[in-house]
Formats: sequence, C-alpha cells, structure tokens
Amino acid sequence: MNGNGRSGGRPTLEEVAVRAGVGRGTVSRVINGSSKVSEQTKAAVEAAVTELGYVPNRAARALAANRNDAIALVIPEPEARFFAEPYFSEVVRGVGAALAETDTQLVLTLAGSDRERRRLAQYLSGHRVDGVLLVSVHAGDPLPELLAELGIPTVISGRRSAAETLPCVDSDNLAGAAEAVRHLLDRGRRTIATITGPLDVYGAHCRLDGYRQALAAAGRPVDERLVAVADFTEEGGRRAMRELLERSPSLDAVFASSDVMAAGARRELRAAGRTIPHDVALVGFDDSVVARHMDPPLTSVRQPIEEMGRTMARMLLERVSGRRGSTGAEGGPAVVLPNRLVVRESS
Amino acid sequence: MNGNGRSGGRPTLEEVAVRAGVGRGTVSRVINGSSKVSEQTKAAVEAAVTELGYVPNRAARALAANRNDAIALVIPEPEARFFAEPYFSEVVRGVGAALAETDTQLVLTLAGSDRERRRLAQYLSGHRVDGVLLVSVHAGDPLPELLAELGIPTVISGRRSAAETLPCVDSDNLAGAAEAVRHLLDRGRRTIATITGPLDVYGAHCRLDGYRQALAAAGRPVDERLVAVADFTEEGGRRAMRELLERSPSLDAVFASSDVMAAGARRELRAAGRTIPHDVALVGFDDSVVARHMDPPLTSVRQPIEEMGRTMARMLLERVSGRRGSTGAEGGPAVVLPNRLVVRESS
DNA sequence: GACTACTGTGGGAGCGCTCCCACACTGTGT
DNA sequence: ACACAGTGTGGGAGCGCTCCCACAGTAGTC
Repeated sequence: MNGNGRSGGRPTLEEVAVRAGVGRGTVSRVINGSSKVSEQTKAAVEAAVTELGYVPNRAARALAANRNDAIALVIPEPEARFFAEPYFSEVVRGVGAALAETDTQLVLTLAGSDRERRRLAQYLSGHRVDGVLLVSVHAGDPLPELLAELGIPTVISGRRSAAETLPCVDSDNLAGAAEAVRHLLDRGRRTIATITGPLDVYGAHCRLDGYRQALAAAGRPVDERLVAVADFTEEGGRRAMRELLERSPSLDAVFASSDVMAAGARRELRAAGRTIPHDVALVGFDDSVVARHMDPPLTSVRQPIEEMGRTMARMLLERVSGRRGSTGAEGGPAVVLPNRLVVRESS
Repeated sequence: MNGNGRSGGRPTLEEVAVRAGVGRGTVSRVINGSSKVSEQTKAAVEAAVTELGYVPNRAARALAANRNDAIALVIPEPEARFFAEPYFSEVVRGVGAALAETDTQLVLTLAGSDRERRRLAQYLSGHRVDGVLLVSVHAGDPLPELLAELGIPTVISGRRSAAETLPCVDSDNLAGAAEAVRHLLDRGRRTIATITGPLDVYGAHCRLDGYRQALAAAGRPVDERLVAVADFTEEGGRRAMRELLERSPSLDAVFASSDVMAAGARRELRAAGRTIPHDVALVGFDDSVVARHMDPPLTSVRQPIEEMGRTMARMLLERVSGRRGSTGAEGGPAVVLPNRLVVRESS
C-alpha cells in the first residue's frame, strides 16, 4: 500500500551489509568500485547486492558526499525556436550517449523569459547540479560568469569570440564555409555571393571569414557588394537576396550561412525568375530538415552536432571529477570539430 | 578556494532558524508554505532567508521526505529521428513551462537501444523520480507495466488504443483529419485520396477514420482504392502516391497523415507532371518545418504539441502529489486536445 | 620478542532536511 | 478552581549514504 513499508521497501546499504556479513563501509567501498577490498568479500557483497536487488539511494548519496551526479543542460528558449530543428535533439542525443556510461542525470532547464532566467540562476545557486552545459551563449550573457563565481564547472557550445576563455566545443565554421565556397568554385561558379548571420555572433563571423579566405585562396578578389548581412531568419535571407540581386544581378552562386536563410534566398531567386541550380547555385549551412526537403534539395554544411554534444558532456564530466579531485586547473581547452559538406542538387 | 568551506558555505535551515530566533521546525514550515505559523514569525523567517540567501538542499529534502522533486521524460530514441522535428523541442517547452512554477526537475532519459532501455528500467526501479512522462509509446512496450508495478505515476502522450488505460494526453486525430478532408471538399475537390500511417498505430488509424467520416458526412462514398497505407516516411509517401496515381489517375486531392509523407507525395506528383494545388491539392499532418518550407507551402493539421506537453506535466504532477496524499485513485483520464488546420498554398 | 608497516575492515559521526511528538500558552466551558 | 480543546512552537529521531578514524590481522625488520 504505502511506498516505504517496513520489509517490502527497497533494500538499504545496511541490509546488504548484513546479508553479506560485512560492515557498511565495506559495502560502500564495493559499490563505489573503491580500492582495497579483498576479492572474497567483494564477491560476497556483489552477491548480496544482486540477491536483494539493491540500488543505491541517490539522495542519500548526494547528501553525504556533497555531489549530485547530475548535470544541467541549459537551453535558451527563444533561440531554440530557430535552430531547434534537428539541433536540439541531436545535442541531447550526444549528451545522453556520453552520460549513459556514467550514472549522471541530465537535467533540462529552459531559460527563455527573464523570469525563467532568474529562476535558473537561483536554481543553480542551490548547487543542485555538478556541472552545466550551456548551448549557444550570447556574448553578453551573465550566466557563465555567475557559474564561475559559484565554482560550478561549465562547458559551452560555440565560442563567443576568438578569445573564448571557457572550455567549449565548436565546429570549424571557417573551414566549413570555405569548403562550401570552394565547392562552388569547383563547379565553375564565377560570381559567388554570401548571406551572413549577424556579425556580432562569432560563428557567423567565422563563416564569412571562411568565404573570404576561400575566395582569396583561389586568387579571386572579394567584392564587398557580394556580401549581405542578415539575421539567420528566412525573411532576412529573402531581403538579403533581394539586395544582392539588385547590386550584382550577374551573380551565379550564393553561400548562405544557414539553411533557413537559404530557404528565404531560394524564394527570392524563384520570384526573380532564376532557376536553381542552373542560373544560381545555392549552398546553405546546418544541413537541417529544411535542406533535405527543399526543392531542389539544398547542398549544405553539416555540423557534427551529436558529436559536439558528446564531447561537451565528456569534457564537463572530466572537469567535474577533476574539481572533485581538488585540482583547480582552469583555462578551458577549446575543442573544434570538423564540418562536412553534404552535396545535393542545389549546386 | 574549495566549495564547501566552513563558514562561507551555503546556509542551512538550522542557521536560518538561529538567525530568525526560532526552531528548525518552524523554518521548515515556512519554507514549505505549511499552515499554522503566525504572521510575525513567518515574516522573521522570511527575512532571515533572504538575508542569508538560503536555498534548501534538495538532496537532504529528498532523503528526509522520501520524494525527489523530479520527473523523467523518456524519449524513445529511434523514433525521435522521425518525428523529432519541432515535436521534441515543443514537448520539452510545454513540460518545462508547466514545471517552471513548481520546483520539480526535468530529467531527460533516452531509451533507444536495448541496452539503454535496460539501464532505464534499472534507473526507474531506483525510484529516482517521482513520476514519468512517456512520449510515443508502442502498443507492446513493457515500460508502462513496469512503471505500474513500481507504483510510479505515469502519463503518456498519445493513446495506444481506443481503450487506453493509462492517463494520457492526445490530440484529436480523428477530428483533425476530418477537418482537413472537409477543407478539401469545401475547395471543390471531388476525388480525395489519403495516405495513411501504419494502421496498428492508433493515431494513424484515427486519422483514417477521420477521413472516412468526413467523406461519409458529406454523402460521398468511400472508395477503398483511394486509401494507401504507408509508414510515415518520405519514401513510403512516395510509393503510396505512385500507387494512388496508378489506381485512380483522376484524383484531385490527397490528404497525407504526416507532412513527411506529404513531401514524398509531392515529389511523386511533380514527377508525374501534376501541379500543386492546380491539379492536385495536398494536405499534410503535423505542421512541421517541412510543411512551412515546402514548395508550395503545405496546408497541414497542427497539433498543439506544446500544450500537450504542458498538460501531461500537469497531470503527472497532480498524480504525484495525489499519491503522496495516499489516494490510490487509478483509472486514467484521457485528455484530448483539439487540432487546427493551417491553410497554405498547397490546397 | 618487541618494533614498525602495511592491508582490510567495522562502525561512529554527520550531511541537511522532514516528520511528528511533546510542550507551552491561550481561551472557553463547567 | 479544574479540565479541555486548540494553536504555535521547539527539537529529537531518523532518512541512507560517505567519510574517516580506529583497530585487528599479517608480515617483515632490528
């Protein structure tokens, strides 16, 4: 009937100890894979554990050991809407995969509205997680600093600037963009325009740099009239495309810094009577659902999002256990993963 | 330097009590909004709490009260890939919104591979969460039963059959499909075909029923040659469309039970030289990104996914606290939320 | 034979809460 | 005057662990 009845309840470590004919301490040592337990007693304890179906009580462990065996994944809500598409679930999958081996929980927290952010800050101050994974942090976000003050290990995805101080995992935006542009050059395109994201976003900036470097490497001059700045939205992509067509009607290729902007560009190109890829080749970035279902299917730069998630989680776990081992070693390494161009019919 | 130094550490309830000049019990009562505390002492305690920046220790609370203040959202991985698109993030957003008010954590668990499912079962047996949210459960899934045995409150999304026994939240698939078909009839379409999902999936079955009922209500006979069964994939949709065109070349409208299948159908229609919507009107289901970015943009039935998430979470919280209040009231209510047709250029 | 030097092991203390019993105090009725 | 319920309140006990000190046992050394 009730959940914690006398003898029917879940077994405790103490009961395991009695069953195995050893002390509590010994059982604890076995459970935690600690050293210095004779093979014999270890076997006895393990037998008792399986017989009783013992599962450690997480709360008790957390209380006694002053840790949580949980990390938080913080999702900035408003953004999520944009780049949510496969991104979100892929990150989660990667993180989940990395965590599957450990017995660390993944706690999901949304931080969209200001109210939610305040709650989050308060939540984190309660030290209810051992570490935090931050996805797509803005340059001015106070969260990383707060976490540093609280001494909570943090890993972010995507550098906020070239001089990122926090441990982070990023994809090689520059190389990805460069590859896209090189691909267009290889296809014989001569006048390649680009639609960028907001340039205060570091990733967007890198993609533009990649565009420039690829052209430069091919000995082509970079015509600034072929660069249009947008905001990662479809409407923005559309507007940018309109501008580009006006400024350089002779363009024959466009590299958009996101699939969604590419979708906007495609609409505008169609409206202007240009066919894809015949008149204008189009390449996007993200390799999202949008890319796969566009007409024609969009060539796009694929980020290894799942792997980024996995890497982030692993880095964080390392820092968590590192700190537990009293090392204060700061100075975050930045892991940069390669991107891959997925060629489809649009180019 | 270290995280749990002597006097710099986070304040405990006891310290709050001392500061406020009251006993521990009283502070606990105030914190938990419990009854029977005089306004005066309550104010004093609250002052002490803010002065000290007190945040209750979740682990201690969980241990003492034998609850977790956490619920799990179980995501069946393989599926996630398909219907992940906005679905996943929207559910999470809804659940998160509902949880924001309480101080319940959202723990995310993936259950893709068999190994992961075993780990999950083991995890859940540890009673580490107060309740579980199950997304898209298959008819034969043993998880619900396991949870019932463990006495862990559960809410699922989507009924597994007409006689769903578990508390669940679903969208009105039948009515949504019927509305889509009615819309096509209103547009003057005469020969409306449908592409269904696998019929052992209850939701797919309902959508087909909606199709039939709408036709019947309009006094149209249901021609079984206009029904093609597919599997929710794009390729399946394509194949089904091919069949339909062969069997009934004169069709002038198609209702597909998912946007992805509609995308497949669209490809096949194009290949067959039919224009959309001029020759054939097309309607999908889900109102996913695919629908918005299709060419032409796809009319689709929108499920209130975020609200479903919110509702699920609320139901679960209710059951969790209900059970805590020792009521064993079983017999799950099924909440069915209305769908809405989003009309775009494809019809 | 007494010394140190390990290796395993048992179990006390304590983590920060909640639960609940006991104890003031107030009133009200006899 | 006495008993009685009712309201606030204090604080003991205990949740199930981990940490760590103490101690028994064995082995090697002077």
